[in-house]
Order: sequence, then C-alpha cells, then structure tokens
Amino acid sequence: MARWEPDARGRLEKAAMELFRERGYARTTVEEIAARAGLTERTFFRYFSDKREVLFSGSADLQGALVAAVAGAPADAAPLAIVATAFEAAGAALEAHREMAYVRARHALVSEHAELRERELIKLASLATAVATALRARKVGEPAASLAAEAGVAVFKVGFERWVGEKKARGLPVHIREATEALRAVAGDAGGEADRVGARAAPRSEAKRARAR
Amino acid sequence: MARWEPDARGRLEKAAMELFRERGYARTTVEEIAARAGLTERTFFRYFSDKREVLFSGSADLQGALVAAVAGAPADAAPLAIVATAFEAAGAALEAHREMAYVRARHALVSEHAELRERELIKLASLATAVATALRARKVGEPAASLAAEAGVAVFKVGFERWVGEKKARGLPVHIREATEALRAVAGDAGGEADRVGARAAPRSEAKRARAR
DNA sequence: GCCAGGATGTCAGTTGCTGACATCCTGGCT
DNA sequence: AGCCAGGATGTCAGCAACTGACATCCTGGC
Repeated sequence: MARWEPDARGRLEKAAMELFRERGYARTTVEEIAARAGLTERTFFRYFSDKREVLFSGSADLQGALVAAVAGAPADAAPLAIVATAFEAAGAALEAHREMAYVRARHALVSEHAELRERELIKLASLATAVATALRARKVGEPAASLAAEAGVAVFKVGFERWVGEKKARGLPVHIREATEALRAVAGDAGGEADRVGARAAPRSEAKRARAR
Repeated sequence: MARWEPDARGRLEKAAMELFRERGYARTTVEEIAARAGLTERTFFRYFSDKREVLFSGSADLQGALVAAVAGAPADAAPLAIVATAFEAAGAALEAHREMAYVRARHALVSEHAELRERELIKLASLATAVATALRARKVGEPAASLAAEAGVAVFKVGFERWVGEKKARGLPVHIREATEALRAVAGDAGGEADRVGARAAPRSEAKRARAR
C-alpha cells in the first residue's frame, strides 16, 4: 500500500511527537516532521488536515468507545449515570492502550500551547455532541441530553487532570467516578433559592458547603 | 491618540464583521479588513493577535461581569447557585449592550467555521477557570469549584443556544435559569447505583427519566 | 514652536496550507 | 512473466496568516 515503509501515518505521528518534545511545538516545522518520517510536507497534509491534528488521532477511538458505551447501557439507567459510566469505560480504554509517559508528555504539550488546547476543546465538544445524540437515541429529552453530555465532559476533564497530575497512579476511571460524585454533590443540592443575587440568608447552607468539600 | 480617525480597534471590528457577512469569513483577507478600516494589515495585528480574535472582543467584559458577580454573591449561597446567578447576570449584561441581529449574525459565523468555534470554546474555558478561581477565593474546595464552573459554562452554552434559536425572544437569563434547573434534574438524582455497566434494574428510574423531561 | 513618545506604515521573510499535475509502486489480471 | 489500473507519493507554484525590524508620522505637553 505504501510506497516505501508501511504505516506512513504512524511514522508521521511518531516523528511529530519526537520533534515536539525535542524542539518544542512552535519551533518544529511540518517539513521537518515529514522529513524525519521519510516523507514530504505535502504528504503530511494528506494524512492530517492540520499541523495540530497529528496529535489527536486518538479522539476518534475515544468517541467510538463512548458512543458504544452509551448505546449499550442498561435500559433503565439515569442519563448522568449512563454518561459517567461511558466516560469511565472510555477512560479505561485510553489507559489501556497508551503509555503513561506518552499521556503525560502529550498533556504537557497541549497544556502549554493555546492552539493545541483549542483543538483539544473542540474534540471534547465533538464528544459531547456525539454523546448527546446517543442519549437522544435512547429517548432522553433535549435540554437533558445536552446537559448530561456536557456534564460528562466536565467530569472527564476534571478526572483526567487529576489523574495526570498524580504521582501514585490510581486508575483514570476512579478519578472520573470521584468527579462524578463531586458533581452530584455540587449540582444535586436543592438550590434555586439563591437565583437572584441578594437572596436572603438561608440557614441550611452550612451543611451544603461542607458537603461540597 | 490615533493617527487619523479615532477608535481604530472599533473600526477594525466593524469592518471585519461587515466583510465576513458580505464574502464569508474564509474569503475575507486581513488586508481587506484593514483597508476598509483605513489601516494596514500590520496595524490589524497590533490590535488583534489573530484574524479570529477580531470577533471576540466581548469575552473580556463577559469574564469581568462573571467574576464580579461570583465575588459579590451572598456569603451563604451554594456553589452552583452562585455560578448560575452569575451567568444570568452576565447574560443580562450581554443582552443589554448587543443588538440581537448582531448576536445572531456572529453566532451563525462562529457556528459554521471550525476555527472560530475553537476560539469560542477556549474563551469559554477561560471563563470557567476564572469562575473556578473566584469560587476558590470564597473557600469552595477544589473538585467542587472546577465542576461548578464547568457546570455553569454548560448551562450558559445550552441556554445561549436556545435563546439564539428562538424567534419569540424571552430573555437570555431565563434560558440560563431553565438550563440550570434541567441540569439539577439530571445531576441531582441520587444516581450511582448504575456506576457499572450492567447494574441491576432499579424501579425508581421511571420517575427520573420523566423528570429529565 | 519644539520635542518625546505612542501609533501607524513599510518591507522582507517564514510557515502553514492548497491546487494541479507528474511519477511511482503495488496488486491483480492474463 | 509481463501488463495495467489505481492509489500513494513527489514536485512546484502560490496565497494568506503572522512576525520582526525599522522608518515615519501625529499629538499632547512644555
């Protein structure tokens, strides 16, 4: 299939990651990436629409795992439970087939370059709309589906960040679950009495703040 | 202050918006924008770091309003209530000083160009971290602050989308509040019994799905 | 009326990205 | 074995976004 070595795409990804770590993202040129992979700049752009995109090949798999998990959840599960479980499953898959060192290096890169964070955010937004669509296919109504999906992404973001920032590695799914619980604690309280700024003092709020950690 | 006419920045924003609507975003050149504003391409890039950035001058105000509202919320309010109220206030401010036609035109532009959606998403993410920081200053603990902030952004996104997509215009704050309620309904239910895919059937889930609309 | 300093212009150059077209290799067919 | 179709790669030219360095201009204060 390939003209020389096989797996041009994989070679490009590997070369890109190496160079980004050696010289930094901004000082690496697409031409250099292609050269290290034994290819041409033009060929790079046949595989990736963007210079940035070379770092995001995994997101398609993630989205697939996520949608499958949502579709396969038990029929009577509540939306947020479905979504949280789906993100845990996707997180487990991610953890299973990527080295921790790679995950950290990539995360560091993305964190310090705004253009890459933008791309990451749009991928996450894409996950959210896919999850929302999958929920709607399960007859979850409309503000609820989008909100549950966005909540899932929020929980994933927070869980992921804590997972990566931890030395002693507990699993990613554990962190996602904890974040889900924290979200329930924050969002689940009756609330609504303070809808207007300047709402009168309400005695029970001590207990709430305590629960929110 | 300015060399010729005053308010170079404003002229650039106006020219950009006009041209984007006339020829579309992609077919408009920075040089053209600058020319219509009576300036040079180089000057454009002195005011805006990016071609995209010319559409996002409002987000700084939004962030300011948001942070102020969080800081000024009553001392005993629960995190999500604080955040929801703050986004309602910021939404009211936005609604107050932008014409609906402008909002819709800008929204249409952003929606159909991925690069612009990326920028929008990173602005929203920036709002979220600012809100989380403001919450932490109020002694809200850490997973809670980030999650409440992300929840606020989710609620804003959903509320905004519904507001813009509506002919008969109710206010943006109303939509945000409705989204907040829907989120509470989705996230607030006890949940957690379906944390593993394959959890046993639980009878009370009918009521839940009904409540989630 | 002069002068410091900020705003603008000019110019040259790099890099991301694209279209058009040529070339090459591979696998299948006879 | 030899040939052929078609996908993968290369080559080339070009546009537009963006940047650094330096020149020039206007404005407000003295």
